[in-house]
Order: sequence, then structure tokens, then C-alpha cells
Amino acid sequence: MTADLEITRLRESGGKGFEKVFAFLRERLLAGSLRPGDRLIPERDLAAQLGVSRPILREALRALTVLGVVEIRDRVGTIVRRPDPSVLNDFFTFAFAQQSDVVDDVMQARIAIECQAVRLAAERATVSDFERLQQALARIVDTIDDPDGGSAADFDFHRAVVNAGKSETLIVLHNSLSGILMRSHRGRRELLQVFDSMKTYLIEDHRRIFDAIVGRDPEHAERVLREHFAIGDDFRRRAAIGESDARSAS
Amino acid sequence: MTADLEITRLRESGGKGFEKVFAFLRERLLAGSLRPGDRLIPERDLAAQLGVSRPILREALRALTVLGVVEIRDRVGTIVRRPDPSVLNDFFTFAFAQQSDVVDDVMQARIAIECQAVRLAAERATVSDFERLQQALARIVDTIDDPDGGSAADFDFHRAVVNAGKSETLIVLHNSLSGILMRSHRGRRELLQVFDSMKTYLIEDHRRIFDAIVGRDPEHAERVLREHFAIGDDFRRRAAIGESDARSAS
DNA sequence: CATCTTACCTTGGTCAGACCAGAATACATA
DNA sequence: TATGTATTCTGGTCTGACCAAGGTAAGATG
Repeated sequence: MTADLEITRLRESGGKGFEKVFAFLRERLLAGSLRPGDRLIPERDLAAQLGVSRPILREALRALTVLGVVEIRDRVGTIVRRPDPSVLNDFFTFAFAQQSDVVDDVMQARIAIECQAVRLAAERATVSDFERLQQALARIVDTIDDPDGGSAADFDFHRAVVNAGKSETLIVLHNSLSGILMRSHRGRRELLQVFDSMKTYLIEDHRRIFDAIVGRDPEHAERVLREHFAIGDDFRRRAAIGESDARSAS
Repeated sequence: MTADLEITRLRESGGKGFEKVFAFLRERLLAGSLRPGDRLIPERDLAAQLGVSRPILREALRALTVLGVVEIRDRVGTIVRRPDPSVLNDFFTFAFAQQSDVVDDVMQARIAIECQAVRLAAERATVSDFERLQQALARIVDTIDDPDGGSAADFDFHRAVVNAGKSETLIVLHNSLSGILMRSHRGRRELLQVFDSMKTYLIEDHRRIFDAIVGRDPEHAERVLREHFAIGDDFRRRAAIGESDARSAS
């Protein structure tokens, strides 16, 4: 009626549109014909070559971007990249967004990661790691009365431990999990004022962990760390029971 | 000069185009104003409302789809979903596509997860879990001479252990990591024929792990599991050194 | 009046062609 | 040769359109 209808529609193989393009690129990426550093051909050309329109191609590209396998650089091109761990962060963030009840569960994973990492740290940590740990330790002591700073210092120490483990995978996972826990339990540290004994616990525990790492004793390091988590958990439990906790949501 | 320039460009807040839309939706999703099950308003309306064109909105939606937070259903609408762990699989698949050298590193993470899980399993496992573990154990014995089946049985047992830990997060992570290791080390089990002593090791170790769980002894369970991994690692090392390993890639 | 048909509207899926702005590069000039 | 400018990419985005199938409500039927 109105006008044109010659063209359009299934040009060739596979799925339909986006699906096809995504699968195509995915395959290329996984197979290795496209490797990190490579630059894809211009969107217009690629779209034409794949028999889809540019918007569709862009959807696929964007999808890959989210997965961290490619990077679309404005006015430069699309570059293949080694997947960025931050993707996990995105995922976990969404996955555990409202389910605050799973925080404890995520914590189990964090404990798992850290306990393994601390073992590795005891074996692999370098002098530089020792220094970083020592600094983090000092920060914990300095900020013991400051909820915000203290929390940050605490996380820094634990991150330093994991980093000292020299396992890329553990580091990535730990970062993701920490992010979730941070977001969820922003004010967890606030109960610090409640138990004064907690201060010494915080300082002493971290110091013992540090000592264990320096002492190259994986077994002991893990035990101390586990204990550390257990005690922290206990404090939290007591706070939850003994007091009506004040909470603040933004 | 040429002509029109009234419209187009920065309609309101934030970033530019895609970035803005993605951020907007992300915030909505994280904040909870959009929760699983909800259906977004039609693309056209949403696009107009956000001040972007439909293709751009679709890029954002597609990105969220990859993250598993929404599902675009043809001719129905866009539905908010609870992120699916399979996303992790996607990510890891890409992340470790060609980097087979990081397998050992991923293994560290798997050990971390399992060691924590086995502790939880020792505490939380139900009778049903015991049964499943027992069955897996039986399978290991039965398939001890079958490389393929044996490998599967092995994985099943370990998965059963993690499941018995009752931690969703650990289960998800373990699945992802196992997937990678499976893909990478398809024929790892082939060196079974080399060391005959390995057979008894496989059977005995798993039985001891099982016993520890049934015995409700987290400490012991972890120790045995760790030992199990260490010995397996040792076998592998010996195989690598002592023999020119035959490898087969598909 | 209840049920079944059917036409219409909605909604995602896709396309084509256009314009912008800045990066890359070629080229002309000093 | 060095430098500065013009041209060409290239991604980023917009507009407006068409298609096909899901939903739905009006109309036909028993």
C-alpha cells in the first residue's frame, strides 16, 4: 500500500537480529579470533557485514560492554578488552540489592575468600605487603573512635590482606563482596560505642592477624582470622538482642 | 547557519544519553522503586519520559538484560527480575576464555569456597544432604575406572557438599568456578591411570570428608578437605613433572 | 446472558538515513 | 622539516517508520 517493502528481514543465518549478532561476536571473542587490544571495524561496516542495522549492532556491543569484554570509545572505535572484574561488582550489587536478608550469606562468602587469602598471604606476602598491612593497622588504631574512618580503615586492612594473597580471583571476588556488604551495612560500625571492649578486640585481632602473616604461619593466620569474624559476629548479635538498634536509611 | 538547532541535546540532568538512562534505571532498581515482577512502562513512553530516543533506551535495557536484572519479553514488555547467577557464568566464560594460565588461581577461589561450605555443611546438613552425599560417594566408587564418569561423580560430590552448606552465595560462586575449571581442565582426570594409588586416595578422601560432615565437625571437615586438595595438587604436579602429559583439546 | 470471534490497539524488534562533535589523519604551507 | 589547518572517520544520538504477534474489548453467535 503505502510504499516500500522489498527489503528487510532475515538476511542469513542463526537467530534474529540482536541474538544473532551477539552470538556471532561472542563466538569470535571466545574462539580467539578477536583478542584483547584488537579494534573492531567501524559500527557501520560491521552492521552492514552482519546484515543488521546500527542500533541493533550497538545493542550487542553495549551488552558486551556490560560484560566487560569490549570497550566502546567515543570517536575512536570498539576495542576488545580483557573482562574487567568490576562487572562482578555490578552483578552482585543488583543481585543483592534489596535482599538485605542475604547479607549474612554473602558474609559467609567473604569469610571463605579471606580465610583462603590470608593463608596465601602468609606464604606469598612481600615486604611491601607487610608495610601496607602495617599502615592499615596504624589507621585502625588512629581511627578507633571514628565510625566512618574506622570502618574504612577496617576494610582497607582486610583488603590489604587479600591483596597480599596475590590471587587475582580472590581479590576480585573479595572486592565485589565487600562492596555489597559496605552498601548494606553502612552503619554497622555504629554499635562500636555500645561495647567499649570492642575497641581492644578490633585492634588486637588485627594485630594478631598481621603477626600471623608476618610469621608465615598459614594455619595460625586462618585460625585467628576466623576467630576475628566469629567475635565480630558475636558482638553484632549481642547488639541486636540487647538493644533496639537505631537504623538510618537514605 | 544550515538550519535547525532548537531541539536536541541535554534535556535535563546527569550524563549523556545512554549513561544517563542506565544510571537512572540502575538507581531505580537498586533503590527498590522497581522490584522483581514489575513491568516497566512501554519503551516509547519511557524513552520520551527520559528524554532519549528509543534506540538509546534499548541499549540501556539490553545492558540490564545482560546483567539479568530485567527481561525484555517480545510484545509483552520489560519485566524486572531477580538477577540470575548464570550471568556470572557468562562473565567467567569470557574472563578466562584464553587465559588458561589462571586456572590455578581460580582453583584457589574454589578451595576457599568449598572449605567454608564444608564447615557450614558440617553444621547445617540435613539427612537429605547426607543421603545425597552418600549417593555421590557411591558414584565415585563405581566410576573409579571411568575417566569421564569419575570426573562427573567427583564434581557431583563436591557440589553436594557445597549445597549442604546451605549458603546461596557460596553455591552460586562454586557453580561458576566449577564451570570454568571444567571447561579448562577437561582431561585433568586422565592422569588417573598413571598413579594407581590415586584411586584409593580419591575414594578414601571423599569418604573422610563425608564422615566429618556427618560427624558435625567443621574443623575436621575443613582440614580433611584441604588435605584432599593438597594431595590432588601433588598428584597433578608429579604427573606434570614425571611424565609428558598427553593433552587433548576439543 | 454466557461464550466465542474477530478486529484493533499495544508493544517489542528492527530498519533506514540523518546530523553532531571530536579524534585521526592527510595535506598544504611556512 | 615542522607546524597548522582541512578533511575524513567514528561513535553518539535522533526521527520516524514498518512488522508481527500478544492483549483486549467490541461484536457475533448459541
